[in-house]
Amino acid sequence: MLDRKNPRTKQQRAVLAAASVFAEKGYHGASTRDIAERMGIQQGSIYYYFKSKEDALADVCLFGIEDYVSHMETTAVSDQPFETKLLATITSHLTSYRERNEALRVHNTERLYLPKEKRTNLKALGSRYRQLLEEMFEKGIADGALRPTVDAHFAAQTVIGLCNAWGDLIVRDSALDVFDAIQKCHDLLLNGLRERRSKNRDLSGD
Amino acid sequence: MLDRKNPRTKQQRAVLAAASVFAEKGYHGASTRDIAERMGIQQGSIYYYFKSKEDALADVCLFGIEDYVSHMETTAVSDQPFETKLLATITSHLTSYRERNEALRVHNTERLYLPKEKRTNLKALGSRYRQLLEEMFEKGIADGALRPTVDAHFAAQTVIGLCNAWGDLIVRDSALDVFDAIQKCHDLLLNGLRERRSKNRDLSGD
DNA sequence: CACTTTTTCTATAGATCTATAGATTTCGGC
DNA sequence: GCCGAAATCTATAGATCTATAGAAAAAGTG
Repeated sequence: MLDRKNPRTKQQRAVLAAASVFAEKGYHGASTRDIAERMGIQQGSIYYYFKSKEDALADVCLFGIEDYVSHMETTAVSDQPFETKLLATITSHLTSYRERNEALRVHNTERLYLPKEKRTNLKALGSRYRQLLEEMFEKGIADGALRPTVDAHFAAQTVIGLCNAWGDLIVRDSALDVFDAIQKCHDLLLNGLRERRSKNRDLSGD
Repeated sequence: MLDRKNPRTKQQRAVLAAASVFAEKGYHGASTRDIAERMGIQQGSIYYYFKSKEDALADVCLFGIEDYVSHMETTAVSDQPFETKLLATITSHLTSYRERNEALRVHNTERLYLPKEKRTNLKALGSRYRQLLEEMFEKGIADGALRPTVDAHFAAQTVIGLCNAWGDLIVRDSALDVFDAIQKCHDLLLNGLRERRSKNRDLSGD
């Protein structure tokens, strides 16, 4: 029967169940029985939803990164100032970790266990994300918001790594204030930690 | 220091072999046969070195974090200026990833699969490391090297997260220039990415 | 060389785990 | 109520994997 409170299809719920189990136990540590239990069905029945356990992982990873990238796709092209876009990116990333996307975590930690041929589209999406971020930084440099010496590739990798690191902490410690973490990551990336001698407040200070 | 090309005891070589296999396949994805193969012995024989597979993981994790913390123990108390200590910390962390410590990576990614009672000493070491870093930041604030508004706890977590993120990239891509990454992480943490109007050119000239 | 200790081997019990096949139940539309 | 399709169940083959026991080989010692 159809669950009206939950508009997702049963196939999607299967992906979410698998994501939840993989996130908790890791791909190899989770069994098909674990996933079935989470769905309230018998072990053999999950093969109605997934061709294999490995395909389940592939589905989860794809689900995890898909809307994440599409979100960035809209953020990146908006004509907000750089600092606003950076904040939006961090916010999207961290709130995603907290409230929504166990699948994103699975993508980040388990995707390398997939054979190469099942990873090509994931790779493309990840590259796309990184590329959008890089372009965002390049634009920020061109606009004078960022120092001209900034390495856009390095910066993009760093933002991704930093967000994933804080994402993990957020998942592990539910008492953590997400928006505080977002603020501080944003501030650190822009301003660094160092004291500055001149009290030169400029640009659109947020 | 410890010569890893010629480890002292066969027991240590067993730990390194297990670390290597766990780093590559993950704890659950690795079998005792894999570890034995890496050591050039039969599957059953690894129980001469480890009481169980789980104990092997515990040994690897402990080995991974131990000298890492003791290294920080000496860095933190040195009376170098803050920026130098930060650079030393990042350098130690990232070069460790590149050339030495597969066990550190295992500690970071797999230790949560250990039951709580086998994790208490790991937890203590991790807390110690974080605490030393925090004190380093607090001292940096007190000395006027860092902005007074900096949250030392946040900063410590961020440095750890950032180093682990770049550590993973470094392991995955051997073409990456480690010292370039170190420089850039250091610079970003101190100065951020934002353009500044003030002509505050200083330091960073090694 | 004889004897002990350390290290490794072989073989296997017992407990998984993945995936498949075929039977059975549930459901939507007529 | 009946039928075909969708969803789930049971049972099991076959392939792991961990851990143990006891034999055998290597290494150390007098």
